[in-house]
Amino acid sequence: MTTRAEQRQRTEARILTAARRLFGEHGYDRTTIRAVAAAADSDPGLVMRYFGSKEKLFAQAATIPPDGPIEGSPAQIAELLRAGLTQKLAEEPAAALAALRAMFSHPEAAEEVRAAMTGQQRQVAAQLPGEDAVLRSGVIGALTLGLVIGRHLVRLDGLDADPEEILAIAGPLLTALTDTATSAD
Amino acid sequence: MTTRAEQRQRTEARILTAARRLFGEHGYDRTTIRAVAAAADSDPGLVMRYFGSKEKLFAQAATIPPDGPIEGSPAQIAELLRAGLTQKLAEEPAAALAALRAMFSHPEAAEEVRAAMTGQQRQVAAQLPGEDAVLRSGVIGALTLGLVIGRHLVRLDGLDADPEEILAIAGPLLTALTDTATSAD
DNA sequence: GAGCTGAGTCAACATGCGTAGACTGAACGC
DNA sequence: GCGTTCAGTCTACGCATGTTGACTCAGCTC
Repeated sequence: MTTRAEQRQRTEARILTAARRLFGEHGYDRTTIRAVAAAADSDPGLVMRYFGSKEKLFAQAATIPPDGPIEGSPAQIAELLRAGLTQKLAEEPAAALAALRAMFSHPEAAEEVRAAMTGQQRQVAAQLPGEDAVLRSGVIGALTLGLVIGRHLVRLDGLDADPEEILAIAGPLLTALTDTATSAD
Repeated sequence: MTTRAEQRQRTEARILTAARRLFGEHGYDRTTIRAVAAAADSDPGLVMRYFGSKEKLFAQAATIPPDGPIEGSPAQIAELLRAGLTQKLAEEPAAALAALRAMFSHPEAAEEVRAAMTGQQRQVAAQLPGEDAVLRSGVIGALTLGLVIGRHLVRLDGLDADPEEILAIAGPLLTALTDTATSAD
């Protein structure tokens, strides 16, 4: 016996999970409401009734959970960045992957990702010394983006290694980027 | 007075240029044959007659010109990588951007990019010393990918700087990645 | 100059999509 | 128990898309 509320919650969750997976695998345009409904053992009409529109379904499925605050000395910041990167490499954050894959063809998704990234970058840039802090935080963002995309989306050669192995190579780069050891300031 | 061959070549080129731009701006699915034809001051039917299908048009528009061979000592390799990166940051390689943007929703485009990237990575990995050469070349690829995407496609904070400024930060990272100074080998 | 070829235009097609609305039956409140 | 609500299903609409084929007319071959 299942109450109506339970049932509702269950199928809504099933739809959301299916949506995240399909958006993450095929992007926004190639993911159809019909396909999501089928994958969730449900019905297109129901998806519409629960989420309003494909756009709103995507917005709910691809909302990127914010990382914790990043603050402290450059060394501490580097450590936090390494921890965040390890996590992003180890798991497959379905919502983030959906947003990432969609961002290149779907402006709304691009905004979601840009907001999530620049939020972090600004925090980092504000606490790094040196005139080129913004540029440095940009390169940090690019490196992170490249690694996550390269591992989860493009599956670049060599990036299928254990996260710790990748961090053994990429970690020192983050340290180098947070340390002020380059040009005059 | 224009000969038929000239005319043909001219509109074909116009279509290809428009296609590259639109594919690069909006991705594969959101670029319509009709839009390409309109941008090229031409006609959808003509586009079909000249290129056969949207798929073939894309294949011609998004073929990535190969970089030169990469070989030499680690230091020389780093130098070649820096030169390649500078170029990729300075210009906006329309064909490559089209392939890059499309690759996240279009498997054929993904193959094109992966082929172009792993080709280079293999060259690099084969000439770097150390057991983790493949992983290192993967991180090099990720960094390059992240910077190009971050600058041209996502427009990350800070990456709108002059290419030389970016290379002042990212160049040393490439050197670090080609030098064997990490774990035992 | 006659006949042919191919560049360019236009209208139509089949398909797949997001979405809307009617319908059914079981859980719910009283 | 009875009327209401709401999860779930099915059908259909309107639209945009890739693609096709017929048509026109200027350049080409002989």
